[in-house]
Amino acid sequence: MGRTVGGKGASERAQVVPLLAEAFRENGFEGASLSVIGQRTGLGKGSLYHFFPGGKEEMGAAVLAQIDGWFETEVFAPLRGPGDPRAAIGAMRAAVDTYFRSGRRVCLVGAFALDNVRERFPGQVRDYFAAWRDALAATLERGGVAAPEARDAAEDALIQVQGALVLCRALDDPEVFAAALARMERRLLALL
Amino acid sequence: MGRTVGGKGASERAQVVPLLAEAFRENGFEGASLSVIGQRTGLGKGSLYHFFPGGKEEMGAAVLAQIDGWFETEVFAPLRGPGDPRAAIGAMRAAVDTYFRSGRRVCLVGAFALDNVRERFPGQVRDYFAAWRDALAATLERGGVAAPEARDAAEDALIQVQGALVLCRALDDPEVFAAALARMERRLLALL
DNA sequence: GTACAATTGTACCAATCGGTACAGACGAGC
DNA sequence: GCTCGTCTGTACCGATTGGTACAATTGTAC
Repeated sequence: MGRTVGGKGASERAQVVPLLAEAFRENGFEGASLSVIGQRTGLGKGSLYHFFPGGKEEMGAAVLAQIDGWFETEVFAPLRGPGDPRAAIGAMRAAVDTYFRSGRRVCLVGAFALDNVRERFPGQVRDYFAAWRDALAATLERGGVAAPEARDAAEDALIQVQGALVLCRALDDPEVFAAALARMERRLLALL
Repeated sequence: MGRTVGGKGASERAQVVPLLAEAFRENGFEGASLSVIGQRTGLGKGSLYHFFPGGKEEMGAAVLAQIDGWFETEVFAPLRGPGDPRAAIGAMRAAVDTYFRSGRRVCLVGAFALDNVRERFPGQVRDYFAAWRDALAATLERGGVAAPEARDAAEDALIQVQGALVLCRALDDPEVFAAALARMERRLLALL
């Protein structure tokens, strides 16, 4: 066991998860059948069920966990961390823009929230947004904003991101996402 | 033909569409199988395919058309119409709050936009949001706002609604939707 | 090179998918 | 009361679904 380097064994669980995420993003949870997952990941059912004995359910949970992990280290932690609030907000905006590929990529957690898939991963969906909101609120408080206002503004920022992703896709206009991110940053900075 | 009143014939196409909408809302397009549609509408496959020979595709299109029709008469037209802009915006906020049941109901068009189902109804999804945005922008222009700013503010308002629906469901907190609607109205009125 | 565990392809399963066919029940108009 | 078009339940279709079982392959440690 341990790290199997090179050869076919190169496909470790951790390397498969991002491919799974993309499959879910592009087809939804229900729409991502095992056959499309197989194509997208290049793995057969044998390997898939070897890495994820729990089937699609476990795949979905693993994807959500990976997304949450990425945001935790790349977005949430810097927000909480002891840096300049204004810089932290700028960094968040940049990270979000990169992650969502300027609106061309969908937020899987948001999509799960709208779908009834939410009921399968209630905790993970809720925690993702709650953690983001609280981290951003902490940044604002660090910048001198009162707690209730900070919380409200943080919620507003998340709404801006999620709504922009919806509208951006619906109108098929990347400009919408860029404008929304700019608006979000401007409003947050205006509080500091 | 014509209106068949009473009896089993009471189930006209128009009466079925809202039930279909609810089935799609609660399960997504792919998740709403013919069996759950049958349960939700109380109609068997025979009736379903009698009213919608095109199958699920036609059902989806009919639902989107009905939603668009409702918003056209209840929201878009009043926004365009010759009334007081401030009153029109207040009416829009009230209509939206009612329609989405204070956030407990999902926007099907938004859900379709995130899902890949969007590719099946590209025009209808796009037109719904474009019509809303343009109608709201017209209201603002009527109130003296310059065209580019009006368009931006209108987009911001739609983003607020869609984002709030996502976050409201994810956090399972109706308060989020109410706060977002209030914020939206306040920002729009501040421009007039 | 042999042994052993990690990995993988394939065959198979019952259940369900969306869709079709069609016979019969039903109502309204005469 | 007969007829005709509307409406509906049921049986059935091939395809695909998520999932299981298992034998074969693979890479590696010894």
